[in-house]
Amino acid sequence: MNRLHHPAGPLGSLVKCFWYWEGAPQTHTKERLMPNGEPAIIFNLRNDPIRIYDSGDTDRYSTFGHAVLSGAHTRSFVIDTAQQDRVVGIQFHPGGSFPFFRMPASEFENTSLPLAGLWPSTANDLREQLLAAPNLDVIFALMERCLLEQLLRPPELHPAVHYARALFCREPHATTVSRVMDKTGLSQRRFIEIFRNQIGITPKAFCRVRRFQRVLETVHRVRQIDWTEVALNCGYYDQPHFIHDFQAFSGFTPTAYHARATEHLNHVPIA
DNA sequence: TTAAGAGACATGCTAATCAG
DNA sequence: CTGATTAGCATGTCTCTTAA
Repeated sequence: MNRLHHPAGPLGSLVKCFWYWEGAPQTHTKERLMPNGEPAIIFNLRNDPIRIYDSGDTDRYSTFGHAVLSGAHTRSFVIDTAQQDRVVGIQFHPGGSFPFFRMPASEFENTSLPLAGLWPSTANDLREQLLAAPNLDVIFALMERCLLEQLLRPPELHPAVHYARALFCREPHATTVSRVMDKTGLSQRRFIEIFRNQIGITPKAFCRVRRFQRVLETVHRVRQIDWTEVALNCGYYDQPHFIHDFQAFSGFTPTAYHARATEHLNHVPIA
């Protein structure tokens, strides 16, 4: 069973969705997650702690308790799916986790941290309540209320960051950092600092991740793919550059990714 | 024969650093 | 917080190898 919930009100601009997953254990035991520059919070409602594997060496892993904050990523990472058959999560918009934590979002770049360390008095309580919840509506309501209570800052991004994010998401291939920067009226120095502070990764890195995501969307559910055409349409200079970027982000060559891809374009089963 | 994938290298840009 | 500086990274261009 799989369900999404989209929040209204002030959370709407920060949270992309709340999601719930429950199902039989997967036949594969690991999944490689593609980077998309969006932070997330995940609760495992089973007893096993959450495991995240070293991106390069998938025999090494760290455990994170039952709830984890995953920061904005520019690299893929590997999770354990064997024990994750009942999981709820909060998928943020880029920069959406910023108002809920004391630290700048850049502290979470390419990392995951146990939520208990960040919300000491809240994380475990919330999980207990989620476990006791009678149905999904209550689960989503609990998470929504908890988030509202955890707001440490105004629930919006700096106007320059908001503007830049929108442009980078809409046309990652057709814009440059400096062009966007000029429009904001901030100095180069200041713009990069604020952007990284709130979104969690540098503007250029964000732009490249969004371009990569556009490729995944383009080839999603397409059988016969002309990779050169995809590369050019998505704004890559040529096929070699496209392949290089694709591997750096995903850990797969384009064809290897496509061979393994499922309906969840950011989750690729391995092993 | 064709397309995927890898790599070398020059040039310009970005991001981090440092001084004030 | 800002401006100047600069190392390192991304891009543009070309060439080469491998697999189908």
